[in-house]
Amino acid sequence: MIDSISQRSNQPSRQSAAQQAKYSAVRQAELRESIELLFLGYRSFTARPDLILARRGLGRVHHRILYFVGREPGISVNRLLTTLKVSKQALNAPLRRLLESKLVSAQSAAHDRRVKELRLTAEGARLEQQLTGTQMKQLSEVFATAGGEAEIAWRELMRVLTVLGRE
Amino acid sequence: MIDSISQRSNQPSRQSAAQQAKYSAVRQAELRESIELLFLGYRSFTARPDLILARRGLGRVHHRILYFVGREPGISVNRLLTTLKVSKQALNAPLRRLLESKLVSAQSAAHDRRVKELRLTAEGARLEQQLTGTQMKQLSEVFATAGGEAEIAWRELMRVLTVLGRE
DNA sequence: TTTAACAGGTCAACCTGATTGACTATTTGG
DNA sequence: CCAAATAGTCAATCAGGTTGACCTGTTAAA
Repeated sequence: MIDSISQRSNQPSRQSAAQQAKYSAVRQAELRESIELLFLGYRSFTARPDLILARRGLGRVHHRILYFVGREPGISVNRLLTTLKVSKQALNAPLRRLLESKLVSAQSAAHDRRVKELRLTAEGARLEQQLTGTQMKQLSEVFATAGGEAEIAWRELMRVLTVLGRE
Repeated sequence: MIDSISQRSNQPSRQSAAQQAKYSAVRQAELRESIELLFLGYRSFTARPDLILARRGLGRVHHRILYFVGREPGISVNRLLTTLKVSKQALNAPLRRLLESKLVSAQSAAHDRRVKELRLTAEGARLEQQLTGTQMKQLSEVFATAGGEAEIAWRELMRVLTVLGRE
């Protein structure tokens, strides 16, 4: 399934010429496989939580909210917005739903009553743990298979990836 | 920015009890960071192609089609469908658009005239190279920073991840 | 040779999640 | 007092996905 790059490289590929010379055929194959692995890996990684969420009629947005509120209890709406990189209108409906269904609580901050501090309720923490739990399980299985050194290297590389992305 | 797991673990967290004992606090922090890295890494990784696509009024679907047609020239519609895991109705419009704008060509197969063989045109290959090029560049920078061994380990681990996902 | 199954295409209705724009209320700090 | 900040909300719009129903060809099997 993962091959056939060679079939492409013996086509003309007469485009940017700059790009052409940049990587050897072997290197290109490695890089392409990496691209694909990231795509497939991410998809496989989100599949299980998506199933759990779907049973409750929730989507990935709700998951992301639960995750980041869980990670940073007392987070403000604004901070959540910039963390998720979505518009406040996009956040509004799902957040309201989580508040109404008592998965997330809000209380205005003591130092500044304009800002709302968001927290998971016990019920919300339970769901969040369930969702994150399936992902932790999957990852720990992967890490167990790949070995401890690979795990360290993987994490370090992913850190670099996220940093090199936000230029 | 990436911390505060400790704040959560000294809360009661009195949920599934089975899940509770599963990982140590340190292990949980590592696994949570990993989850986050995958989320952030993927987002950072798709950001640049998305910009290029947006300028042409195209979306990620078009990118995925271009990618998989490029990777497997002569791929059938059905095979593309199952690779992308979308309904044929969802594929229809974007694929039609790519055909109309001459980025992808279709010709019925010799052995079975029901099946269409999809290929990139020269123009389509050019765009695909441009999109994939930015991702290859980003990855090769990351790999250069992290080192060759880390790269090998990363790829191996990602392979395991994609396999462990499709149970 | 008829018929069922397969590959593909398309219409319609619908949903989620996202956008921008415009506007409100409340609170804060200079 | 007033400008700025935080939050919330309505409306219009879009992209991308779903299911269901139905169509054309083409192939292969009964």
